[in-house]
Amino acid sequence: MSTDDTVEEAVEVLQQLGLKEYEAQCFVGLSRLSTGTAKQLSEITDVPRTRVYDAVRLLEAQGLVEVQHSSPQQYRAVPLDEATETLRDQYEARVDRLAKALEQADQVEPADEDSVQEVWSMSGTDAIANRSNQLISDATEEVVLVLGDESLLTAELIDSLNELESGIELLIGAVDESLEARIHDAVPNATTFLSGLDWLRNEAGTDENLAIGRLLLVDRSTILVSTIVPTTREEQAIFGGGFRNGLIVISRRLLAQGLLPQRDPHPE
Amino acid sequence: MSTDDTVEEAVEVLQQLGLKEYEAQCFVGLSRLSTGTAKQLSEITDVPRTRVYDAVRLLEAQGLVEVQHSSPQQYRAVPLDEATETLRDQYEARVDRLAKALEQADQVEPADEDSVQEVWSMSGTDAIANRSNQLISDATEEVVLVLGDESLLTAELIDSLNELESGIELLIGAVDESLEARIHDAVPNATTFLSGLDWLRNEAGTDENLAIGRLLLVDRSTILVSTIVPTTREEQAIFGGGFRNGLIVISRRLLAQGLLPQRDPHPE
DNA sequence: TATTTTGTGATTAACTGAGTGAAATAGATA
DNA sequence: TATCTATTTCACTCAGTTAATCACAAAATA
Repeated sequence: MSTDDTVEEAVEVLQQLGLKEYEAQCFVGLSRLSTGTAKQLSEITDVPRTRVYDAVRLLEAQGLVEVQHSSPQQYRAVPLDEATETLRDQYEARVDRLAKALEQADQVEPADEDSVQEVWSMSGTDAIANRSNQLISDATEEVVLVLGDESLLTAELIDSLNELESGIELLIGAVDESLEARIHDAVPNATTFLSGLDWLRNEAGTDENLAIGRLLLVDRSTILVSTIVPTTREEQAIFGGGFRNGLIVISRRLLAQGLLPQRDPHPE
Repeated sequence: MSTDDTVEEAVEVLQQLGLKEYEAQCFVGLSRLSTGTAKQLSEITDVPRTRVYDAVRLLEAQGLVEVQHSSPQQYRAVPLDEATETLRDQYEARVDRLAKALEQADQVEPADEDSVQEVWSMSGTDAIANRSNQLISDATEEVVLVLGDESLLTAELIDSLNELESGIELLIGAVDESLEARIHDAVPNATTFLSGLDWLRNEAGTDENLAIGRLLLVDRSTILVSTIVPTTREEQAIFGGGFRNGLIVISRRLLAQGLLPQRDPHPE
């Protein structure tokens, strides 16, 4: 990867973290310079010289650069670890404020707990992972999990699985041997198995650009299925809650199709 | 505090975290609703109904809401702890990418280590605190610290101070007795003292809207002085590095003015 | 003093997001 | 089935923000 690419990436990420383009470019420029003037900065970035001053001023206000008020002014980026620490502090403070505010905001409605058969969807690997872990932690009887991609076996997931009480049945499948082996090592309490997910592929039918991500069944009353768009790595999930016996149909079907290993069915 | 206020604050913080106004309002609205439709949402927020759809779609893509694709569509906010966890994951991933990219980006200049007498400035309590802690950790001989505000005595600062080797002289002053007592308890190795900062106030002279924040001297070669604008709580610091003997002048002056307690001066 | 460099401010252009209404779609009602 | 209503999508305007350029003042250098 060329320097230009990494610079470009750094600028992009900084913008995602809330900086303006000029600010991001100046910060990256200064990170490559031990110390620099507005002129030098404008030469190695494509920020017009006359705008460097404003950008740096804003960066200084955010605690990301230091300024030497001489003539010409000298600028210097705060060391990377200090910068990330500062950004982290800022972030933590915000999430904190958010949590406090949302907790205080009154519920506007008592919520009608109809909880009939519902299917919800959500996106984003992080969010789906968090939800999966939550569902697993809430399990009281049985967890059935199939992973379609190595990257989904995170430390948090392993923790959630290992923290389950030993009375809870734990069945974990994988798409290939190496992943199955890793799961077997990481989660000793689990019964692991190998499952080609051909059935799901066929079921999905038309669209070949979809890879199965995870499949999760908790206590026979909740199901989560996610797919991954291979090109973008974007993960999307559908999530069923509040099932009473509708899910049974699905899980039976899975069993019938040989996706899950045969075992004694629980009585309803 | 009224519900409206907390809602407003939540919306504001969410925007700082990168959401658009409509997205922020919809998320807060959904957090107050167990579940809701576009219509309900538009009623309790001031997002036009026709734009709720876009906003929710974007929120779904960020993993912050779930969607039930029925008619009418039902929306539901992800639980608060899951949401903050997801936001945190996002943030960590970004900082990670940033660090990797910046480390790879080539240095453009060898850096001329002239290190003459230089005075730099920086802003923001977080950034200044991080820098102070860093400077303290780097000390090899002596740390002199004066705190002008209770809020500056953070856990991180205490850690930095206590992690110093015992051979390093550690002198800490405070503006009032209660703060001095707290420091004395928190940092047993330190010699604490009380110092009215009248000298500095007088020196600052004209501007009465400035409160002294901290004053830090490390190894007689580095100095950091910060002030706090009482109205905005904004902290600004000037920071001198690379002093050889210029600093001696300053520290002598401080000693002469009685700011610091008298003690045996080190030989140069 | 003349000339270049440095810094500030004003101005314009491009873009993004908020706000509004029309059109298409789906559901319900007669 | 036809009609009407509610839901959803789409296209557009307006305003505020940010990027980009220019003109000019101040400072440093020769």
